[in-house]
Amino acid sequence: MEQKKFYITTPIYYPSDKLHIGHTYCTVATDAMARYKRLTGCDVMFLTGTDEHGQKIEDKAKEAGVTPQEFVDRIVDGEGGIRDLWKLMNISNDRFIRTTDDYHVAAIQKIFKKMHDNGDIYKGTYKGKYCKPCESFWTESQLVDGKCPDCGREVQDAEEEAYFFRLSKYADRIRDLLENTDFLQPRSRVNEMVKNFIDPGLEDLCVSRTSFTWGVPVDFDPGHVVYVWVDALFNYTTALGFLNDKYNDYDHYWPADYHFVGKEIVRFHSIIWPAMLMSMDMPLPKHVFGHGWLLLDGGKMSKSKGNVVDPYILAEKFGVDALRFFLMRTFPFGSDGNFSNELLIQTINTDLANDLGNLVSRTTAMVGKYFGGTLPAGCGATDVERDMAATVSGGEAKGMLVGFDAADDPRYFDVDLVSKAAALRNAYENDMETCAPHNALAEVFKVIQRANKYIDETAPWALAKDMEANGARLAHVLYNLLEATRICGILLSPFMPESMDKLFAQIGVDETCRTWASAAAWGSLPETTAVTKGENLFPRIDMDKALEELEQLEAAAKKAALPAIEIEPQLEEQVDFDTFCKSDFRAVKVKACEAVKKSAKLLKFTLDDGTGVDRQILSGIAKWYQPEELVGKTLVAIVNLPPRKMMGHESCGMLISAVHTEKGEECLHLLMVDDAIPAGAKLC
RNA sequence: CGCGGGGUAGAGCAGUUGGUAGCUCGUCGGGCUCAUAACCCGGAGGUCGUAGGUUCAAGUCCUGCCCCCGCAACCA
Repeated sequence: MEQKKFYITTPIYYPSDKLHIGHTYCTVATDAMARYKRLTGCDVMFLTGTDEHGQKIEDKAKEAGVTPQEFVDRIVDGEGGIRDLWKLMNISNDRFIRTTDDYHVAAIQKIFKKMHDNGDIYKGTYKGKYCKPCESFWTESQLVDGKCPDCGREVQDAEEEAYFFRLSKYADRIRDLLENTDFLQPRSRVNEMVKNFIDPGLEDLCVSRTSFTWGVPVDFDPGHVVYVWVDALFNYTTALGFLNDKYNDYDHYWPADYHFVGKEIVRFHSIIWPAMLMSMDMPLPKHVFGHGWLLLDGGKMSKSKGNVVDPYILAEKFGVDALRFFLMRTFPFGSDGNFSNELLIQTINTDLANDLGNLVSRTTAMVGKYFGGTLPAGCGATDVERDMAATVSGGEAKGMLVGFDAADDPRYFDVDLVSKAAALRNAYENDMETCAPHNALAEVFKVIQRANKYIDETAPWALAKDMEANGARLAHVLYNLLEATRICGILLSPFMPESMDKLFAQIGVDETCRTWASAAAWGSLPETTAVTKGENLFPRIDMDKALEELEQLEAAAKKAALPAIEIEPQLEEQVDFDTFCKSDFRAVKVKACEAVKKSAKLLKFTLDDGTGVDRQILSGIAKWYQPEELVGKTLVAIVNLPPRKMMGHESCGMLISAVHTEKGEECLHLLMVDDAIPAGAKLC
């Protein structure tokens, strides 16, 4: 029988900044799915990578004073970079693509040419708004109050020559794909796409730019670089070897089974991507799944809000597997979820420590205590149990629990546990196949809870009081617990690979009974396997203490991330000499200085400006200076600004200060000059 | 009428194809002592935003209204 293949991808991430918990969420989900598919015996290809071109990277690199390539190299391959993060999170990707890889760049040029040759890419004019100082193009909708979103200045109409892709041509086919197939999941995303983008009419898409250079050059038209769409989306195929020699399993793995993407890029993956594939006459991916966002305090995580969550800190503090588990267990995969440290710790304590960890702990302890770590032969699954488990896991009706009555036959408990454990794999499989890992995990934990309850029901410690009479029964009870734990362990391994290895070692599960098949075969575990009580798999976490420590760590990380000293970038716009000369700067001496009542910021200065008449200036520098320390100082002020009222006082001019930012904190120094300079001396 | 998502116990959330409203935390009481002060059982607490409608039956379908939150060309 031919092995079923499964190709799954994450988005390629944009390395303009460090990745956060949201990226980790997506990648962990993809990893869990990939590991699950491998477990079931599929031939899996799991791809992730980085999308490294574009204006923003170019700008960031310039700001950092390095080349764009150096910039992305550092974020992708550098210490604490993206590859490191995935290594830390135990991501099992088979390949990692960077859009700056030679083979990808060459393939993109071929793809662009091909679409151009078949008439789907044509040359046109890109109309937009242009901000001259920023040298940036903006669309109407990007503008903030009609002005440049970067610098806030006026923009002008402008045109740029560009290539366009005939997206409009494929509108009908895309609509059909979205509405009449299960291509886009979850279903709720279909409406969003159709109503927002297809119904109003698809416009052709700008696919090249001339306003920046950091991209794949259009080889037949110098000056143009391929814009993100073609460059980034085709990574899913070039990484398999499409139009390049680096790899050659395009024919084997394409089309992809799943693209996992965040909901904000669903549009590109469900409309633009299939349209481009149609243009190239290539098969379409089978599914795009748009997962939800992790919200913080009910709002979006964003760098500007400063509320991003650092996966490094969490993984280090609580363990990689605990973090992976939490992400997949807590939030319904298709919708948004509220992230919080409290919830993380609570989930770890409840599910991992109290339920799973404790189950393993008490079971292994009893096998050790009562049987020296090895159960006697003959304690394993009975024929009845095997049959029943086989029936249940075969998907047949569950309720056929043979005639045991809880009241007079303890075997009732066995039957209940066995049937639930045996039925688990099917339920889990259904959930995983419908991309509902949160439900799959909930199913597993129902069985774990059932097992804990089974211990109470069977009371092994009571049985142990008379080993001669109850030894066999006790052994069977403990075997059942090991077996239930083993099955849960197998199904949890895609989510917590390392911890499950440890768990298997403790309950004596070797490679042969860690398989997918054995997860549905009750009684797979050898009866006399060696059980050892090891270290706690998942220690309980002290909530208050951990929260406090986290807060400190996060604060420290935040501070460390800030640049030591930051200065305002210099203006590129020039000022003509005459305009400059109109500014009248003078040396002034402080005769008196006092804080303005009811104002946190303002100081009121009485100044000698050499005219013989006192000048009053208000300045918002109370945060940095005590009024008395400034009396007698010689400062610099511009004196021909129009007077302005502040907090009821008139301010005639402005004192000049030097400002910069240190570790994110604003710093200010008044310009103080030599006291030998007389009041009123002009600065020029 | 721009589009979409949401309003379910004190808090945070689940609720597939309509059929006795669940989970975690908290709270109250009980049990057990194998175990990571963990585990098990039980109680209290919800007219499932609101007003109508379809139905033998609606949190679940339809309509109106009221709140909250995202999105509107590339932050998962």
